[in-house]
Amino acid sequence: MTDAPLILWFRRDLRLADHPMLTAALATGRPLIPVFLLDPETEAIGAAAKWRLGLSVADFAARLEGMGSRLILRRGAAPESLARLIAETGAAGVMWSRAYDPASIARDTAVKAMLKTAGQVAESHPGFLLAEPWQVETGQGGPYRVYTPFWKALRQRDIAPLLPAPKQLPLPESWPVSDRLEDWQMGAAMRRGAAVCLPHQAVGEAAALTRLDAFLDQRLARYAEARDFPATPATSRLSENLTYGEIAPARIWHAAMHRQDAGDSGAGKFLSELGWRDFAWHLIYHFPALATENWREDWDGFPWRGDSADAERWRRGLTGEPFVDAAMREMYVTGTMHNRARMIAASYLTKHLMTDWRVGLAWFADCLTDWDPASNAMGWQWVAGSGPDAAPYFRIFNPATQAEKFDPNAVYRRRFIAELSRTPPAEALSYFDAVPRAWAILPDAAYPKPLIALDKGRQRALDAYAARKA
DNA sequence: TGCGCGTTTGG
DNA sequence: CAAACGCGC
Repeated sequence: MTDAPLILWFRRDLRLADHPMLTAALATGRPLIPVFLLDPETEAIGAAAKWRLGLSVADFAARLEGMGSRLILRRGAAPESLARLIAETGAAGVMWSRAYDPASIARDTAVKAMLKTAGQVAESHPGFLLAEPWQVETGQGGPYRVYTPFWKALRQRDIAPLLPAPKQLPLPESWPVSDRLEDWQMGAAMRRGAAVCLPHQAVGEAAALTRLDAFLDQRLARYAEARDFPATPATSRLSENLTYGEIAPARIWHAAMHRQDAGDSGAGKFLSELGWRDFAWHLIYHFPALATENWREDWDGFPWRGDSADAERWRRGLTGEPFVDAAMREMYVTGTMHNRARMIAASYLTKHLMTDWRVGLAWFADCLTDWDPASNAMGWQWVAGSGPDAAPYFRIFNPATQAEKFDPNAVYRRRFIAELSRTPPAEALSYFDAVPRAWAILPDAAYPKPLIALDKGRQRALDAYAARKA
């Protein structure tokens, strides 16, 4: 008689290498049943992220099948789905990699309690972050609220070593039935043409590792000076792969460290940007309200505007402010947005249009294929001025000045705004294929007039802050 | 990762 | 006297 199998519950860890849970599972010697659940918590993510997750699940399933294993798909709440799988397979229990957002923590806590009550294996493992959020502490023993000291503490830690990808997994005597991924319709909520977005995705572990190597070889040396120019391919684009766990941050860490030791000048800056991702998760783990409430209470009295016709123009990339519109259209066409452009687009919405940062956050959640709830909550509150370690209220980006500085030849603006060129590039034209029909946006329409003069919008936001109710 | 103002600097 | 620098909101 063979050992009872283990269920490997994959979530945001869709890779084989550098995978602590998988390594621990293999060490048990038990047969392994890889599972992916489409549970309500996963169903709740934004349209683009859900579509992109479907691509990742398909890639990972094919990878497992190539090894002679499988990825079993089930839909429904996690506790019930896992209990049913255990009953069907006689499994000894479940292992998974930790998640750190409030909804996942609540779900996983309930699953762990259920399994332990039943005397089952219930093991959670690290791997999504460089350090567990509770492992990085200030001298006084609490969580960090400011990045620089957090970073100093993080970089002194030993980051988890690399782990080999298994060549094969021990197979169960029989497989439980699986849903078909196509039946899940993971792209159903995409209101735009996924076909436009697809060529801009690099899906799966192999693509992620290729992307990392290409970045280190071709871009790292110039990263520090080139990363702020959105027309330049200077960034790693690995946020997309990190979101789904197609690559471990520890692998990126060690690879960049190796380059730093070899004297590569951009490595330090890049490592620090990777550190920001951990910091965001550190913050949201210790302060879950960061995703929904103003971190700094002095912003509670600010007369934020809710959703509006102006906000809708912002979403559509029709504000008449070219840097902002290019940014919003880039997100529509590619599923991502350059970091500099995110700051400009977010600043314009929250300051010049005085719109509540949660309105912008919700749209990014729906449109980004690299959607990360922690980085976005931190980033939006930073721009709005309401966040930890935030920009002071008077630091309001001027999109025209920023464009002169970071897009001096208008290459980025022209790349995504067809109205600005006689012969627009393909990306600019594909925006019109990407947007919903209902928007009725045509390439031959005139480029819109600005929603508000930049100096006027800036002054309005400053006055509103000064006059806010205490 | 602002902006406007006054001061300093270097030709 | 233009451009760089420093300061406070």
